[in-house]
Amino acid sequence: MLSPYGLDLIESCLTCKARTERLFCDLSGPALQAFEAIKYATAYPKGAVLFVEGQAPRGLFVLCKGRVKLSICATDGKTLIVKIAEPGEVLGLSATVSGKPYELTAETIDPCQVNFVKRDDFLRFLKEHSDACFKVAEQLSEKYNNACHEVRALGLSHSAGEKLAKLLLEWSSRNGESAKQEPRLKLALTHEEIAQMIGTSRETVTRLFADLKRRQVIQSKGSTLVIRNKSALRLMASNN
Amino acid sequence: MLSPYGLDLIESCLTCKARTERLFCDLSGPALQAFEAIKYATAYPKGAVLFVEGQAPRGLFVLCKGRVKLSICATDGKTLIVKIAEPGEVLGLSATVSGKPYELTAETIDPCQVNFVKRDDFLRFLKEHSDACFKVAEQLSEKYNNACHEVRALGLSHSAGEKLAKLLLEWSSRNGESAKQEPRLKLALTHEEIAQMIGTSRETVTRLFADLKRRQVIQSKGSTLVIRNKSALRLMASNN
DNA sequence: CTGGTCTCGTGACGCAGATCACATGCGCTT
DNA sequence: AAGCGCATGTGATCTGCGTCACGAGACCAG
Repeated sequence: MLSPYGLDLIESCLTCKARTERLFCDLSGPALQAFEAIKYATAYPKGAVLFVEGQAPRGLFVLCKGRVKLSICATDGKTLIVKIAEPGEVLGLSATVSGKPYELTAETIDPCQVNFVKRDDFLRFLKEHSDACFKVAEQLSEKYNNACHEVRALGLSHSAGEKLAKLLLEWSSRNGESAKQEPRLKLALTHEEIAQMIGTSRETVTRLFADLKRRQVIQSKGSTLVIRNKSALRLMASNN
Repeated sequence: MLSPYGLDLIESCLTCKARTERLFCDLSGPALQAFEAIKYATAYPKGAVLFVEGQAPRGLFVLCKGRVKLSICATDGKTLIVKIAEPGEVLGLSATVSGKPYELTAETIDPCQVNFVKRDDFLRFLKEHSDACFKVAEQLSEKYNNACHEVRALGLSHSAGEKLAKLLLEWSSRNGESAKQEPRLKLALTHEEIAQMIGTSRETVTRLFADLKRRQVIQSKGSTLVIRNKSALRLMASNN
């Protein structure tokens, strides 16, 4: 088949190998069939906008491949990146359920494969499949949980350094291996974007990184970042 | 009947007059019956703690009367008030659904009547009543929405003045009448608490209020606050 | 009336970090 | 090679506001 944007498309949810490990996608047989019937498999290039903050909800987007940047922005153009969504996540779910405008803006940062479901179709689907409805509730709880963490990080931090340390720890716990002593992670974001994630300025991020390198807490080769001293980071994150 | 803490208790959900106007409580007949059977009507004095951030979820709390302060707190004791919950709200819902620890701490600030439902009972209830399950999803969307607003207010504001203006506008739009020119609102919170709501210090709040009064934007008599110049507030809130 | 606790009001000081303004380096294309 | 665009370093300056310190008014108990 065709591979737009260099993607190796997952053709059907029914045969998707990753399905069972993805919270939302792991539906019961009948629900899965019904979902398959109402979803539209789509592909986007890097930099595409799935939806914009404030738009009326057209429906939801299940991310199958690639990463999506979720952000909110102020009238003056200042942007806060809330999260980088990974495959398996459902985007625009809350707006689709409540009917209120999308709270965030979603923009692809890789070529992405996405399953789109129209709002009407999805609501009907929920009425008919109560097990899916429960999955939605779980998924929303998850999102709410994330938002609470975001609030805590933003609202209760004393310094930019603290927020950066928290971010690095979160990244390392997500894709850093638990056993390995020195987690290394691919840094696919620019200083500017990191700044937008922790609500500070680009220069501050640059200075903080320089400081961390000088103090041997981290080390970077190209776009790979190695955390040499995790406990130092933890100290920075917990305290002031 | 007895009236602990001076409360005029609502005896049963089946006869509750306020039920239909409360999003979550407005259940279908069978669901309502089932809910009635698993809930425990309880009452708390002012200052009681319903649950604490980090606790494993025992269940959820439907607030029938009184107000509850929802907050998160840092290890150093600094706290951020996320919201003052009003009657009709469901507290601890997300934790109860997901099984993860409570994200917030809930403390009554009035004498309160509360319906408590044990987690196991509630999950069973959800499996059997898919309409209630959908209501839960709606409720969670609502909460997520609120959290997003909180994130925006905290993360995208340039100054403490901006955040205070946003807070006052939100309050006036909530219980200020739409038609009346000069919304007045009961200020039941101390400067300290307001500071904790916008993530700043008490002194700053005091100074900001002094400033607003000097500039005739607001006016206060006792605990009543009158907004004289809403557009000035909006300017402060939108800009920098 | 007196002493304790709580909230509010205000001055003084210091610092984290936003902002501005460049310099540098790295990878493109043409 | 040369030139352009983007990400990164780094210094200088300026300011919002956190923190400390203290005084005053309100309320309650004894």
